Amino acid sequence: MPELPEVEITKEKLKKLINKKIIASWTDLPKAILNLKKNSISKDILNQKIKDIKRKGKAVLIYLEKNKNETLLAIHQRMSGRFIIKNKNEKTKYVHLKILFNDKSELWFEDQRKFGTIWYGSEKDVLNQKYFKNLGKDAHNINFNDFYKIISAKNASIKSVLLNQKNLSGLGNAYSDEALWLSKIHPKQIAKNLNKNEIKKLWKAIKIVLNKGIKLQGISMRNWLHPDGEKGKMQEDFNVYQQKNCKRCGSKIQKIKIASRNSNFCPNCQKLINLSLKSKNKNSKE
DNA sequence: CATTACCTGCAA
DNA sequence: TTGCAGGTAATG
Repeated sequence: MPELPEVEITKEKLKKLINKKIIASWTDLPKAILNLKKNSISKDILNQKIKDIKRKGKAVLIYLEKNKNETLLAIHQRMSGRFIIKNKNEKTKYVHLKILFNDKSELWFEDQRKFGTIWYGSEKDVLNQKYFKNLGKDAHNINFNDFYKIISAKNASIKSVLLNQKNLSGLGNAYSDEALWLSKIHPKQIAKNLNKNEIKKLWKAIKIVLNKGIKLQGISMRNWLHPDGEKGKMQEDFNVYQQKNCKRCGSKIQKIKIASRNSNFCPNCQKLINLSLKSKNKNSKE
């Protein structure tokens, strides 16, 4: 479920694990782990220390080190994954990976639907995996020129362009809907038909929405919580995603399927622009 | 490009 | 009982 802000929060909270040494590990889903090393993972990560935690796209990167030999454990939470730093109050349902540390703390990976992906190997081998290799620029950091080049070249609905991680990485269904609402762009608008001004509004809206998500500590819907069990508040502040009425004009929010995902938009604020009219206007202005 | 499959629980 | 869920890879 998590999108960029949720993964960003997760990464920050997992940083408290840095310098801990792994003394044991357990999994009941060995097939879910793509091991790029010859040794078994449990043997290989034994006695390694957590050196650093990073984020790439929607994946968390856990850098490990032993005797200057560095490896990378990368985990993508997909739809139902969640990290848990062991805590007596946490329910223990659906835990599929446990890592035990020298100070008796534990990191667990929970995943009800088992869509999560785990990669392990050298940094180079992991980052050469298709997901990482194909990942577009980070939605939180991309500059306007790069964003403009990508969007204006795509002959597809803007919503599907935003969801495709190869174009830019980090946006998912909820934040895409929020960004399109903020920039008043219809999700079915063909990306290459947007003018520069509209693309600029969208670019700014993406930054605003992602920053808001991070500030509110992410979306905690269903079972998703921070690794320490805390909740995000972004779900209380949606303007269009899963809303009944538009927070701007009060119109009834419409739901349509795009790229087999539900798109929420305001039919009054986010109008599909007629292309012939649009090109006429564009010409008359220039 | 848009659908479908992956997997499971939960709400309608 | 059906359809839906914040994601991605594989398939027409």
